[in-house]
Amino acid sequence: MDKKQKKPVTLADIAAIAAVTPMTVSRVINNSGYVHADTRARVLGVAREMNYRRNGLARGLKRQCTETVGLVIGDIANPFAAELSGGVREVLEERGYTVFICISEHTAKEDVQAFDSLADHRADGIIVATRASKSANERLAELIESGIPISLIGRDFRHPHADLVMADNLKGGYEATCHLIDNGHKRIGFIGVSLTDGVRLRRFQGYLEALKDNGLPVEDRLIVGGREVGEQMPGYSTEEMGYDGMMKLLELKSRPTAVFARNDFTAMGALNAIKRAGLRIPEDIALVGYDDIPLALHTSPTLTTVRQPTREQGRCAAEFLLRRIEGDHEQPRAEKTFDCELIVRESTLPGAEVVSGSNRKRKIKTA
Amino acid sequence: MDKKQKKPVTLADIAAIAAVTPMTVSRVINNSGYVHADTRARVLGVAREMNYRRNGLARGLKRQCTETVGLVIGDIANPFAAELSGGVREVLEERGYTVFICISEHTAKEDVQAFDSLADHRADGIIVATRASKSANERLAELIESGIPISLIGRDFRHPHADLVMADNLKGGYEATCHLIDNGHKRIGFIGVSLTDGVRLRRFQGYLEALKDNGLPVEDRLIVGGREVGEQMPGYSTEEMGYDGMMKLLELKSRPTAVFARNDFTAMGALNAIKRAGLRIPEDIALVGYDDIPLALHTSPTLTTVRQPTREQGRCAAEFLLRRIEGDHEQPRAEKTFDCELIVRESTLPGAEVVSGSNRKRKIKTA
DNA sequence: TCAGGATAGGTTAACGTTAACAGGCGAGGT
DNA sequence: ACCTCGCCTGTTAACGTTAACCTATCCTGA
Repeated sequence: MDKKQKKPVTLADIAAIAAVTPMTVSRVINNSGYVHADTRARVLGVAREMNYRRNGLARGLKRQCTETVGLVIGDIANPFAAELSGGVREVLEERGYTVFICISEHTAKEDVQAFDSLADHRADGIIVATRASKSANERLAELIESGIPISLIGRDFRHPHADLVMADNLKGGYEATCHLIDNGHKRIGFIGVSLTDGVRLRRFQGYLEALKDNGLPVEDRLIVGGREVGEQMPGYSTEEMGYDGMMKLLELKSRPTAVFARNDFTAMGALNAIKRAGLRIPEDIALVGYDDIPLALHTSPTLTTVRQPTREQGRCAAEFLLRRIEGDHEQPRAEKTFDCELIVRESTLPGAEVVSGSNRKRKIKTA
Repeated sequence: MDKKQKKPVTLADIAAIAAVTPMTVSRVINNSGYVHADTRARVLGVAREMNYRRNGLARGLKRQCTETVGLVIGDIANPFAAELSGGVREVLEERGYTVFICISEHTAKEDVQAFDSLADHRADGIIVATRASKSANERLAELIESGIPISLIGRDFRHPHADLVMADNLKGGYEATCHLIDNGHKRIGFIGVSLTDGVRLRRFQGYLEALKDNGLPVEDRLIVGGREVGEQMPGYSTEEMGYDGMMKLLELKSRPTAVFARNDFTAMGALNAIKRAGLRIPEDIALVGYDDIPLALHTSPTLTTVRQPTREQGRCAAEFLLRRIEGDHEQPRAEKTFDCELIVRESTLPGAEVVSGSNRKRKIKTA
């Protein structure tokens, strides 16, 4: 009687014991159709006793939907990913969907793998928040073509039948850089990208444009930390890139008076390199980060940074996806760009906003 | 002809066009059995042209396995979660399994939801790395009872048929505290737990034991940051707890000379509170964190902390799970405890290890 | 009295895939 | 000539669930 692998309980098993047909059990489990109260109670009792769990495979197969959505992110271990997935989950779980997360640490191969897994397992839709790449984009296009609802977050890829949500990082980078220029800086470094592969990083483009619009030259030596250091590295360790990059900038005979880091972790690394060199922030070197991670408020000095409404982007992408799942899968693209916000703190302006630990709004209110 | 939702291509569709039976197509797709080279090529051609994706639901239903494993974590946005999932994925993806991650932000309800989703979708096994709770443990027991392979990481729950992997955080906490005591500290604070609910946090127990073994009293006022502040908060924001907790300790008439924080984020918050108060680390207050996140190396001063082999725990849990999936689902429990390592840096010992950005080993070598 | 609706439950046939079995055909051995 | 074995393909019947349809009561109101 004791087989090695015990078989899961099925509707038929319950039906046999409760002396009804599987269909009736199904009706009880799903609370649909008419079932007599007595019958319902009896069936429910048996189901509970036998520890029944419905079979999502069979269910999905028959109903042609799984009530499941996939979220593809790189770089977990990053407040950004956490906020994003939080927003996505908020919206979807309220509507009865389960969110499964697939991680692709920023390689195109893993991206494609993640898409395929989700498509194969018939997720009702996919939200993609990884960086674009040629091969992954092609596969994405195939999936869209074959009718799977897809919603993109901050991904540089457009398709007539995939929704798109992003933050205006170009403007964010532009404003951060302008802020430094406004404070009198003329030699501003950038950490976290190389000139050649930086064309895709919008915040870097914003940096370049701000320099140009203000008649400042772009100096190659002031741009450090490109691919060789870690285009592929997990995000939470980009602070190493910031530390190393800053060290390089400090070794220049004429070093920059201000630095813009690609994200707050990178900025944090730079910050510590500056302090270790015995220099003051912002008097000797001003510093701007990007993302406004919680920690940015608790460094000393506190970090000037650019905040993007991450949670809202997640919510929005989820809402777009829902509309597509529950409506026409091939409806025209919805697109929304969120504005970023420059948060000025002590690392660029002595005596700027200093906020103690807990009086900081954490959740963006529901729309 | 253009329906609103296009139907996915099936084996039968391909079979019709390639003039074979679905079974033959199945053989081609799965590379199993005998198929003539010409037939294979023809079928493959049609499949590619029609953009076929196999239906994992039907496949799983028929084969009684999905080649899918669920990983339940709280607290994404934490290097710990990232390393853990990295280890898990390394092992499982190499063996052809897809890892789906479910997030449960440390509430029992979400835990149970995650378990249910994964069980319903017939994941072949589940790895659980969230904190234990009564209701979640009960559901877990039910799932184990019904034959789903389960592997636990750092979860205070034992079951004869579920594997268990953990780090010896009791010893870690003990050693961290002893390190402070060895350096002459007699009044040592703890941030991140309240006396009442702290009984489950092993590293806190280690702290208590170390005090006791060294004849030092436990002072309630030195233990701050319990449930009221944020037992439920996302981990990446526990630095707020550190900041607020430290502020509380600083307000005491006789403040501690050393502080042990429940994790590095908390320590980071504490560190900034101390600096903002104009005190020196470690001269005025020594500080120890826990987890050795990458950032711990780049604060000033660098942070003394306890490192647990996170990636290896993930790998180990995955290996245990595989053994269970591919063997007897009800084999006896495997259990492994990993040792932690105290990393002494400047925050407790002036002039201790200072390491520059990149010469630090990142990946633990494959066994 | 009887049409018509609400209630209760059974029957059938899929959803897409594949394990198991059943040929058929040709080559090689005896 | 016969048997065997390797190759190639087809047939059948599930896997567990549910949509769609059907039957049989019972009640209500005209």
